[in-house]
Amino acid sequence: MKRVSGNNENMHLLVNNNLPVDNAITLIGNMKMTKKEALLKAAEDKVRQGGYSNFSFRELANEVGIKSASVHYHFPTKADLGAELAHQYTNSFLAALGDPANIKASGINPIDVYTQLFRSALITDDKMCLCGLLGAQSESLPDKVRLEVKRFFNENLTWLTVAHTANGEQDPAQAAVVTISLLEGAMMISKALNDHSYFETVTQ
Amino acid sequence: MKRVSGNNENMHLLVNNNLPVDNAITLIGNMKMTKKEALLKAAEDKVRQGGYSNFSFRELANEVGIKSASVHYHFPTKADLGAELAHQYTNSFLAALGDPANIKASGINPIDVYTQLFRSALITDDKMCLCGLLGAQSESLPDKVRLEVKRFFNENLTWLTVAHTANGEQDPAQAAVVTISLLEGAMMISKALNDHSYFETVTQ
DNA sequence: CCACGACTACCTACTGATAGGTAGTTTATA
DNA sequence: TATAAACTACCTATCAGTAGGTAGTCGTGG
Repeated sequence: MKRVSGNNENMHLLVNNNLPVDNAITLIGNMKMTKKEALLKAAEDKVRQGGYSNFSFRELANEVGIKSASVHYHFPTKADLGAELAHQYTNSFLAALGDPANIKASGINPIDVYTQLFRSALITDDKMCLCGLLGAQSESLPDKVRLEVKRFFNENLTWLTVAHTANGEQDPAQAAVVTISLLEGAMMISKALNDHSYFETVTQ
Repeated sequence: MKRVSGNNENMHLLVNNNLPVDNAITLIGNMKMTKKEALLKAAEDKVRQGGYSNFSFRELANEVGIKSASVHYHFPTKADLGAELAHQYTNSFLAALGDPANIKASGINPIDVYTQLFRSALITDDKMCLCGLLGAQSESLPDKVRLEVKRFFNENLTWLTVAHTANGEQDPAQAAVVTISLLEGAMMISKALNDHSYFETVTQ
C-alpha cells in the first residue's frame, strides 16, 4: 500500500486540501488523490457515459486498486456515492462559472462563459453533462441522488437568471430556461449522433 | 391464459394491424395486443423512466404474464429488443408527425405540430422521449440500439429541415437542430425538476 | 403433423451489501 | 512518557438476489 507519512511538505499540501492528514495518497494518472477522490472520478466517467446504473462498486474498486467491499467504507451505499458525486459536480460547475455580475462588469457576456463551460465538458471530456443524463433518468434514481440533480438545475437556473438580468433581458427567468434547455439538448444530440458540430451549430 | 380465437371481427382487426393471424392475443389494460407488443410496451415505459438498463427480461415477463425465458423467443437478446423498441418508436413518431408539406399547405405551422407531439409525450405519459434518454447514454448502448437511436435523430432533423424550409427560414438546417435541442432539453429539465411548466416556458 | 409459443429447469456472471478482522496512526489520560 | 482507546483504510469471505442466456419439453391450433 502506498502511504505518505506526514512530513513537512505534504503536511502543508494535505492541510490545504482539507484531507485527513494520514490518508493514503495514490497516484492515478499523474494525479495525486485519495482513494475516495479516485472513486468519485471513476464513477463520474461511467455515469457520464451511461447513467447511474453504468457503474458498479466492483468496477470502481478495480480501477482505483482496492476491493469492492472497501468502497463501502467511503460510501455506505451506492446512493450515497451517487449523491456525493452529483453534489461535488454541481459545486465544481458553479465554482468554474464564477460570479455572473463580476463577469459582466469585466465586459464579458456571462452567457458566453456559461456556453463555454458546457462546450469544454462536451469537447474535452467527450461526455454528457453528468446531471443532464441523471436528470433525464430522474424517475429511476434514489431520492438522495435525485435531490442533488434538482439542486444542480435550480442553481444553474438562478445563475442564468442573474446573468440574463445583467444582460438586460426583458424576461430573464424564461431566457434562463431556454439557455440551459438549448445547451443540454445540443449536448444530447451531439452525443447521440456522435458529432460535436451539432453543438457548435446550436451555439452559433 | 387469455386467448381470443380468430373469429370474424378480430380477424379483421388482426389483418389491419399486420399481425400473424394465429398469434396469442392478450388483454393488457383494456388493450388487445400480442405478447410481443405487450413486451415492447412494458419495455418502453421502463426505458423512458430510467434508460436502457432500467428493464430486465424478468420484469417484462412478469408484467405481461409469461416467463423470462419465453421473452427470448420473441427477442433473442436484450439488444434485439432494445433495437426493435427504438425502431418502432421512431416509426410511430414519424407517422404521428405526418408530412410537413401537407401540414403547411393546410395553413398550420408544422413546427407547432412537432412541438405538440413532444408536449403530449411529456404531459400525457409523464415520461422522457425514449430516444432522448437513449441518445444521452449512447456510449453505453449495444451497437444495434445506438444505430436505431441515430436513425431517430437523423429522421427528425430531416423532417424539421423540411418544415423550416416550408416556413421560409434562411437557415432551415440550423433551425432544425435548434428546435430539437430546445425540445429535448426542455423535456430533460422538466423531468429533472419534476415540473412540466418548464417545458411550457420554453415552448412559448 | 408440425410449427408456434409457451414452459421447466438450469447456468454463469455479477450486483450491492454485510460481518469480522488487521495493521498502523492518532489522541487522550494517568 | 507509557499506555489505553479510538480511528483510518483497508482486507477476506460470504451472502442473497438478479442479470441475460441456453437446452430441452410440451400442448394446442391450423
